[in-house]
Amino acid sequence: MKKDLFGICPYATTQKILSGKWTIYILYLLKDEPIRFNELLRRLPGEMTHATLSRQLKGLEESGLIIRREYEQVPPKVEYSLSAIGERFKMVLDSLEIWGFEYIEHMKASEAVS
Amino acid sequence: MKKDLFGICPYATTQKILSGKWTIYILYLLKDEPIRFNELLRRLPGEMTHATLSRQLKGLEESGLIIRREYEQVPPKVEYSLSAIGERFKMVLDSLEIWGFEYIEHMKASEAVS
DNA sequence: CCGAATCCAATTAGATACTG
DNA sequence: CAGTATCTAATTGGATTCGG
Repeated sequence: MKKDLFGICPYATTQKILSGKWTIYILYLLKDEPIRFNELLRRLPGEMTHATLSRQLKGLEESGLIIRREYEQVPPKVEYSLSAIGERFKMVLDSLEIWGFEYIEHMKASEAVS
Repeated sequence: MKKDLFGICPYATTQKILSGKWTIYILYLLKDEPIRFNELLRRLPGEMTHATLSRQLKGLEESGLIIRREYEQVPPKVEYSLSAIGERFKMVLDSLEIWGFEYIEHMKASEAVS
């Protein structure tokens, strides 16, 4: 197993990285500023729990897209931010956003017909 | 349930559409030309079966990104191609490809250090 | 050739309780 | 505040078989 295209094909590699259910949304939230754990949780749709968020953040960190910075404080403070390669991912986010809006408009238009 | 952001937020919407394991790769393959079912299967990594491909294609078709065209022949011939909104998705694929290559290089460089 | 149906295995998310 | 651990439920993929 794992005679994978990961690390070879850019499409397969990216698909793998984005495989979580909230990954794109998380990256979008971190686009402009570092955000703390609980603040991320608040900004995400209400459905997800902190256990899920924790896992996804860990995955993105292992993929190298985000950086976890822990402040030595009581109470604890942890900030997540984009890494260098994560910053570069913004170009994908931008085109994704443009297309996403187009898609939504397109779908509404189709529904209106039916 | 399903007080979803699908159809509202471009990121959540796109994440949902791309949720399959091979979706991005399939869209990439269809980027330039219509391709028949078995030809798609051949071009995809050997791991996947035709049942899986069939499901993913159906999903992408239901999402409106691709079009299934069936020729009235014996033996059957079915071609898949990008729809109008699927064509527009190429801009995402392009940035994804660029970033994917950067990411792969970046990872190799990191490994080399360790 | 294309694909639906079924079954099973693997993965992932959600809920909850617990910790420093 | 920011997690981990554990369990369960849901989703998805892979393998196989069957059908027009």
